[in-house]
Amino acid sequence: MIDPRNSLPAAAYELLFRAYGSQEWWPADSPFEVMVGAILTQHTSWENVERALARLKASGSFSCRGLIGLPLDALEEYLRPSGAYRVKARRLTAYLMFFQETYGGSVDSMRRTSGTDLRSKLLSVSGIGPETADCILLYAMDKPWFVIDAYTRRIFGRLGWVDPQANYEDLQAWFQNAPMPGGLTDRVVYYNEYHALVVELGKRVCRPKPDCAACALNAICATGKTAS
DNA sequence: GTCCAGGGCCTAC
DNA sequence: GTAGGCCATGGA
Repeated sequence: MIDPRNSLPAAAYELLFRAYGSQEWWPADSPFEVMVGAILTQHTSWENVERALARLKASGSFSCRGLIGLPLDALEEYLRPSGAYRVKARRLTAYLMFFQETYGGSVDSMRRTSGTDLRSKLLSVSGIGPETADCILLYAMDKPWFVIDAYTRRIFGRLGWVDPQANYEDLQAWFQNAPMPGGLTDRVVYYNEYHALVVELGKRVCRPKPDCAACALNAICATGKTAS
């Protein structure tokens, strides 16, 4: 892994931002919707998550207590378009129970918890792994935790900047320990935009087939391995 | 028909 | 500790 004090993350960010502009994530109407979406998007394209979210909203039960109160088979049916719906119904219920019991279903109450403490609590919930926890922390709680997803591993690994097999926290530290681009002072804003830009790039170059020629980072692909 | 998507859990070594 | 299977729909 390249020295974490390197300038590559900031350089990549600036190229991506110039290529794709502000993404203004997360695509949701409320922090609660962000939390639900973070669970539903596990190993699933966002388009399918949107279908499931629309069904949940149409049910009239789109609240913490409302969703907890749904029979499991009804919840499964609403989640069907997002795939793995039985698994996700259990995971969503487990998360909402945690949210209700620990924070009274209050986003504000949850937000008052420190990021480190909250992250460890989130990881203790069945079905919430590091990526889902960080999505909730960053996009629902406005806490500065960089999200590492499959695109991040694939793209930055393909560039030779990180070991794609590295564990989650090491990859996260690589981004979090690096300086921000000049002019940016808020890490929440920076990480928010960065992950969204990586997903936008990933959608373009990682599916259906890898195509490095279309990669917005091509300009620094050639020099990346020697940069510091 | 086949492959894979903005993961995480469980089981077998 | 880690590799592999499993969940499951919908689009390319």
